[in-house]
Amino acid sequence: MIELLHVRSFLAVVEAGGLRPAARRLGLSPSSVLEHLRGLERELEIALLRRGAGGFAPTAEGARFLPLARALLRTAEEAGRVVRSGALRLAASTNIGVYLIQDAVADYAAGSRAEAGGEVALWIGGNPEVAGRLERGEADLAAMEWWDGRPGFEAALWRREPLCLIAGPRHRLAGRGRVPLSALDGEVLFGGERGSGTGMLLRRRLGARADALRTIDGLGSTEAVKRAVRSGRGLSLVLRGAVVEEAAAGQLALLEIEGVALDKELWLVTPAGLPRQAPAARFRDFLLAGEAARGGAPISPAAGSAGPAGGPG
Amino acid sequence: MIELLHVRSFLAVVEAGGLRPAARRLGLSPSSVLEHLRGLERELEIALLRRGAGGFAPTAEGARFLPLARALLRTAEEAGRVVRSGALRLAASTNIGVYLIQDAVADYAAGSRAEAGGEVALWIGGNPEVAGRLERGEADLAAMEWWDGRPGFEAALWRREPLCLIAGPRHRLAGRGRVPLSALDGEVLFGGERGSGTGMLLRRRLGARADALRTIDGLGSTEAVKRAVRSGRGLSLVLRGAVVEEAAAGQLALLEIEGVALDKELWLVTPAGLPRQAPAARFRDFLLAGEAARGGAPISPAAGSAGPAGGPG
DNA sequence: ACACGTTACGGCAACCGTAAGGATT
DNA sequence: AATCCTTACGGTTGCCGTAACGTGT
Repeated sequence: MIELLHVRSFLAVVEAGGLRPAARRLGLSPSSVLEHLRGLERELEIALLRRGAGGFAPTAEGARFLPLARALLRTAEEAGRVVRSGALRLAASTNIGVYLIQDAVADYAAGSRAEAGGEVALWIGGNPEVAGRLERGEADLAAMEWWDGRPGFEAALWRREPLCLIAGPRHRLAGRGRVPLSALDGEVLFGGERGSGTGMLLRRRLGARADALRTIDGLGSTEAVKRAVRSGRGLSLVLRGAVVEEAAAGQLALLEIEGVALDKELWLVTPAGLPRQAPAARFRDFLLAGEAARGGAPISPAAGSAGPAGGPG
Repeated sequence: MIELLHVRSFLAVVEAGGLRPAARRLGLSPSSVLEHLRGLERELEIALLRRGAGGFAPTAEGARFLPLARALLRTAEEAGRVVRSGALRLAASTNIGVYLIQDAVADYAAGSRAEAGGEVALWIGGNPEVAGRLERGEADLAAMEWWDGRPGFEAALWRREPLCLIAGPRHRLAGRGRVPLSALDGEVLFGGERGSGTGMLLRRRLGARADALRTIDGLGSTEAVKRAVRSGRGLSLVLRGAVVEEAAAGQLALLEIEGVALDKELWLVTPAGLPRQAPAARFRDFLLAGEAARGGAPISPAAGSAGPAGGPG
């Protein structure tokens, strides 16, 4: 097992360019630092530094280890800070963060104003980036559009958010409200954000019939999709919560497909083994309870590391 | 300084639910594991575990530390593997990775086939994600559209890639070739990928005149922008290398703006302190030399952690 | 003379296991 | 009785500084 003490000495030697200046900087003796270097090289079973005239220089292997060493120390140092700071770090997938979760965050902050730990720091990004934040310990709780069930985490079904088929106000299907699946043949369908999984969902629910649609991906954001649809160039499938305002204003027409229930499962993911009183667990339970009270989706705890199968589509 | 040995014991206790099973799993005695826990809590100056009947449970602080602990051990374990594996891990910002760097990678791999370490693993993503990979030691070399000069890394100017104003083949400006800046007033301009920095560059070069343009952001990918421009709905500013094929095929018209030189600086970034013979340094020098031979941009070494100021626009 | 890397040596704390104590189920 | 956490004790190892040696500038 590598020791962070050794790593720190290695880094100091590389950056200071020598044993003695590194020792000065660390407040240690040169012999101790040398011992650390030896220990690290013995542990990794590889030479990290080349002894040259008047100093050290990293070998090719040492150079490759360098950013990893920095990352280790940075994480270790951050640990001390993170453990103490009480704010809940919430990471949300773009659509959720923009359209769905902000009210809940405000409600929670208002409701727990008296208690400690009511602050919530919201970070919004793509679903893969959210997963990365969670895995690196940069977020305590994640609200996501899909979760791949990687070990060490617990996923709970938050809600099933309906997907709406949207059309421009002058589209030929705009006034129909409810249309048969066959009415979509040959229509252009704009895909959602990369990694949002809408395409995968569509294929799973519509089966072979989905092939009759001309899907266009790569538009990036939901806002870009909405703009494209408003201009009449095609249809799209988006979370209902993302278009309620445009629908009310008559800028977008909402359609249902007969006999096909399309909704997207949204997940709340936390590290496994949380105690009940942990801020992340409390906010998660607050969200789940709020959804249950709203008469929403049936709640399955999805304990363990069980989660929905499949990745982004 | 935290010790990874302690972290490993903490994690084992949480996951195994108790001292003895954790000790069994680690091949240690319970007293040793207990000593590790005490050491960790003393180091962090905070209680991580609550002693309950028949086992341990993490406190709120311990729960927050959990994913960080996993990240630490994962990185440490990965270090051993990464240091040994010889493949060069190259991360490239989307446009560079898709349009500009693939030929160079192929040339390098072909040229150094006889030597060891000629393999290059290319990862493509947004500029912020590329920076993250570099910083976490998940890439040895990054080719980027902007670099914020964070410490511990060296940025070298690779080339100045010209930006082209593109229009659809039936756009009113399509045949003009070279237009005055005033001809663009009131035109719709599609922005590039989020974080690509094109918007920032535009504002810096055009100054107040840029405000006369109606810029639309959020289209996501360059491919989406190209499609929008081809349909005649507006103009855009993209790397010339990204549209050479469409220009040759007559699907897009290339325009120049009189008196305004727009080009984007592309950077090669590595961890600071690389030895000359490190794979990352060798491939970087290969790219720089190739650009110099092509009579390209003047090369400034940009030593130290100096880099272009400013972030994404 | 100066700074560097390296080695030798001794004090001290930490690691580790064995064994036993006390509490809970 | 079984299992748990905890403590006490001793062998061994690693950390650390002081001091000295050899080398290159």
